[in-house]
Amino acid sequence: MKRSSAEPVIISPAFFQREPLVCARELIGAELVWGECAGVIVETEAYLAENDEACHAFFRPSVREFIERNRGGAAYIYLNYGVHWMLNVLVKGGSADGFVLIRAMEPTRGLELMKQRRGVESERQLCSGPGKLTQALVITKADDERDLCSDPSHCFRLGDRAPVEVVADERIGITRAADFPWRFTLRGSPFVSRAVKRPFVDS
DNA sequence: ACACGGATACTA
DNA sequence: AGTATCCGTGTC
Repeated sequence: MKRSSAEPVIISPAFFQREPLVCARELIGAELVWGECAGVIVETEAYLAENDEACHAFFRPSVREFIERNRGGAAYIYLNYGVHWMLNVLVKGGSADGFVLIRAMEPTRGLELMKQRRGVESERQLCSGPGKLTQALVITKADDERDLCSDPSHCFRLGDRAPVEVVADERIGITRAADFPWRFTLRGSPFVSRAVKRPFVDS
């Protein structure tokens, strides 16, 4: 994707009509805007709708139906361990459908608001995990199926900065297909949920 | 190390 | 209805 424009531009549906792994990698360094708050995405994971046992679509008919009725760029949100909301983006229309789980970001705007919601002062603890991120941004089931490509206050944006260095690693916390290196992090970022274990590739 | 806690999809 | 499972966080 081009990053040549002078000002940050909302990521369009075409971005999410490619392979989930490409989308997950290219969202690293992108900005996530949510109301008054925003941050730079530093950690994502890719999940494939087919042949990926860690993806909800593998076992849940309701998620396969979600994929059917939504376009790429729609938010898929679910409750994990009965405690935390998880923010995913639907990727659809390329060679394979799937999701990108947004796992962590470096906060840039609305810091005080996020500190209040999280109940912590440390900036690196505000959004350094998928559950922390949704708590800081107040993302809930009410945002499920939200179109993240049309509303300027709930979207992803790409700036014109130089390409970032991305490290791939194994996905976190899953029991099946756990060895796929489909977790992507911004190299050296202190805002990730966990340190990288086995760096797989760089870009 | 462990408690916390709800949606989803099975079984019957 | 009951049961197994689940992409986490905070505190012990």
